[in-house]
Amino acid sequence: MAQMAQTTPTPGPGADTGANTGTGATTGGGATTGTRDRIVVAAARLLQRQGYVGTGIKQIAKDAQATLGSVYHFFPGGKEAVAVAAIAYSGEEFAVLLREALSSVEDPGAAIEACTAELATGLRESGWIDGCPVTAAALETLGTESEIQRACAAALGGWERLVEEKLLGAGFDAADARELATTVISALEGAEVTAQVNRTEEPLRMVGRQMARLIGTYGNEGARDAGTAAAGR
Amino acid sequence: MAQMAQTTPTPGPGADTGANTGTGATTGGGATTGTRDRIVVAAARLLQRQGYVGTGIKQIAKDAQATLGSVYHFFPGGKEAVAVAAIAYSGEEFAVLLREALSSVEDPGAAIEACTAELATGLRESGWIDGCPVTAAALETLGTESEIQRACAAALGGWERLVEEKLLGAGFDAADARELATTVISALEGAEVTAQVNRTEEPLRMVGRQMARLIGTYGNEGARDAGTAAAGR
DNA sequence: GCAGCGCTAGAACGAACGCTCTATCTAGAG
DNA sequence: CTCTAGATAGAGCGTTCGTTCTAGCGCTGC
Repeated sequence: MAQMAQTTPTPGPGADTGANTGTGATTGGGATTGTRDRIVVAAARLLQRQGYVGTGIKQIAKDAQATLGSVYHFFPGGKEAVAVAAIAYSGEEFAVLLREALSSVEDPGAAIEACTAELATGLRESGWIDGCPVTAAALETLGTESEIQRACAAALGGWERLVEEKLLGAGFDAADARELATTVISALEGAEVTAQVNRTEEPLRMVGRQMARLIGTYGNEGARDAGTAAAGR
Repeated sequence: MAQMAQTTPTPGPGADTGANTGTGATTGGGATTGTRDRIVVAAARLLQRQGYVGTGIKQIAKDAQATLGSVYHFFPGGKEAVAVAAIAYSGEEFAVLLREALSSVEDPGAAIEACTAELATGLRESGWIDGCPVTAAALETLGTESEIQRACAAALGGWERLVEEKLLGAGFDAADARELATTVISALEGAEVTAQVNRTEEPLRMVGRQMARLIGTYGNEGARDAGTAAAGR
């Protein structure tokens, strides 16, 4: 999320069938990515902004500079199949961001706080519309037996695992790491929504500070330095 | 819990909806009827489950046992006006639940934890579909200039204020109370989504525990006034 | 040249959407 | 009794939805 450019290095971690001949691209000038990739990226972006129901197949095709025929050629499963691929893509995209933020700072709490700062900046720069790529799609399809929820759960679980591993690496107890990871990811999700609705970075920054403080309270085993700046007052 | 709507999971032929003529508390003599209330309640329930775009006006009318003409009679503003009223209703509905949970326990952290437990139970009993009533609608309409986001922001802000006041009453510093309130509400929102997607109560229970712990870290320096005894939990 | 194939292209379908419209019913005032 | 405004009822408008369908394009192998 937060990344505007569709020139991102196309993570495409799974099920990336090379396949793209790239011969077409009648109008697409310059370095053309494969049609399939363009569809996935466009769908991810639209899903993030308008949700699953609010995004039409034709709009996806148009934004991807593809035609309806191409969409159904690459995704015989229709709209749902496109959405699943898009969510998986978005999930990995944010995982990259999260991984970088977590590895750039040694202290887990400070790393989380840095992550919220980055999210806040990206959110503001997007005009408060590019939120969590999976939340909206997940909420809309809960009542159905859609495959989409599974994709959302996988993305969420992957993010939690990244945080959990970071905590484990810092010497946290296994149970604590798991509970904290779930808490951190949930809080980040909620803070993103709150920030979007109120059009302000504050919720994300507040939650970042509080999560750092929370993580800091566990500094019993590992030789952790004093809690970050949150010990104010 | 203020259960104003039936918990019939399936839109059965029902008709058991209480004949609520004049349910409106503020009957200053207006020509209000039960139909309007039924529309609002049905819309709130559908919005909660399917989001704004995924819910049709005709479905609202059908579930409310009203007709399209009645819906447009009471809400000349159309679908958006119905949604705004429904979100305000849902917001107050959860505010009641939150107020009760907060006032039933003296310690703020324990009260929040009790609230998450109640949310978890309700979510499980609904089959993981009755989540936060404003999140889905909010996310779908962020890109537009809809009035809906304002209603969602108002609901969220009201909930935060309830938590904030509870903390202030427990002797918290004003800045701490505000930041904690935002964090708690955001975390609750995110935890609800995570719980729904994974179909388990664990995220809510974990977040409840961690929020209680986080709130508890603010009590050690003193600053608690006489009214509250030592930290309960 | 010419089949074969991956991919592009868009017309067309039935269903559902939000909304407008007219018509009917009900209840109270004169 | 009539009159009238509020409320109910649903047919139907134009649009858009997801999907299917049939051509046609550019390229490869022969």
